[in-house]
Amino acid sequence: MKLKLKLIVMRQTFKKGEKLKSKKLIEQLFERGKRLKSFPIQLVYLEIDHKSDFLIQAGFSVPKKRFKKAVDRNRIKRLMREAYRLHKHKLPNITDLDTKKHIFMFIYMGSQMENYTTIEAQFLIILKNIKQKLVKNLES
RNA sequence: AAAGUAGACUGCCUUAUCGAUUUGUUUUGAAUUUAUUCAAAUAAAUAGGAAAGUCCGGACACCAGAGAGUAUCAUAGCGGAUAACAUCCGUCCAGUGUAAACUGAGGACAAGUGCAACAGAAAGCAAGUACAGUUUGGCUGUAGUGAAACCAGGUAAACUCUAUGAGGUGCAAUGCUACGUAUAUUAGAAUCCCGAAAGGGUAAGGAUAACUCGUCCAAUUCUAAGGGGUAAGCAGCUAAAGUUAUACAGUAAUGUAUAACAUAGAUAAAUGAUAAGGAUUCGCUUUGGCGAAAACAGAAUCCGGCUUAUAGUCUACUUUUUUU
RNA sequence: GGCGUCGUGGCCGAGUGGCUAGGCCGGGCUCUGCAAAAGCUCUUACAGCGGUUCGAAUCCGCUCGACGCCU
Repeated sequence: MKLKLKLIVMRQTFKKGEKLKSKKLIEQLFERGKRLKSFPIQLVYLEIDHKSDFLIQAGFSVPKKRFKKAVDRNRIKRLMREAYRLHKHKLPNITDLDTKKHIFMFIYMGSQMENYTTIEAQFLIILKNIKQKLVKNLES
């Protein structure tokens, strides 16, 4: 079971089950979740037990106040999802986390469209930071 | 060539790698509830002309308390098209423009009511200035104010009248499954008045968006407070007034017949990312190239329109100027 | 996705088709030795574009913006 899960994580996929969908979980995330910033992206994360087979469920959000047009919101969400998909293997895996489950929500804070390379760069910083924090928590 | 008017069409393409959703296939793997779920492999499909605004019109679904009249709202030359329309086509009239063309809620003020700032004698129940003509009174004409003036005046995107149409709510409709002690529970209001009673009187309570009638309800209805669970799955959900071509009917919108085509179904939201090449446009240029850019914009039950945003190409026509 | 309400100076807020009230804020003046208070005065508006009308904040369309409801 553990081996299989690891294999899935190592592949660069992002399927339905890995997506954060439950309204209840999202509500809890925003109530109790901790925040981590690297402009223009903010990560809200929370350690919680959920029903999915994946260790981490992730969602992506763009505020309607900053981007009025649906086209722009869709594009940013797609870019963020792509960055997550390609680089999530840098996140802590099963051996590090000891099967503690987390939920993530990435929020785009900027008010301007950015291209893929800048978004990817900020994503890498965030992923590095979150990994350090999670590992630290586990040790302490 | 410049300026303009009308109409039609297109809305970047190819390859590679890594993905997403849906559907199908597999002596594939795992789990068990033993025919389902999850995973893997593989094949196919995957955003628009406006998907937008939600402004009109329908389809479809539910409400059998949804019936009748009034009120309300919408439309408004005439004729046609259509499932239907405030849309479209033809045509008359009026207005704008040199013209091609465009715009028009374009019935009725000889039913009634209202309104008209300023100016003006006077904008409705009366009053009457100046000059001229003529036949004294009077009558007729002109002047001045104003958008409109002794006139059967003007105004209906003023009330209104006439004709026609409209029951209400919208896929978060609605049905099924799962969970749940669940028309739960508590509080308030209504179910009339007179009389001891028999009975008599009034036409009352609540619901039906407003009013009247009608209908329905009788321990029921309404209002407020308030506990728990899920915020889940399936159906509705995409083949339909469908698109294209040809022929015929018609001035046309459109209709009929035949043939071909299979063409999105997500649910914190699939339709994407990267690289290379090509085509297009723009700028620079030593005419070899180099650099930059993809306009407006993202399906959410589905159709027919309208409106708004917007890159480019082509065709026809009008006016002006120049050349032959 | 669907349904509905609203838009008047910097802020609040009246307004029958006929010059857009009033208050607060701000500037200036008077008063005062200087201020406050009081008084006088000035500046800045009908969300935008069309239509009806002699004339629209008002009537009718379209567009833009803000807000609310549904399960």
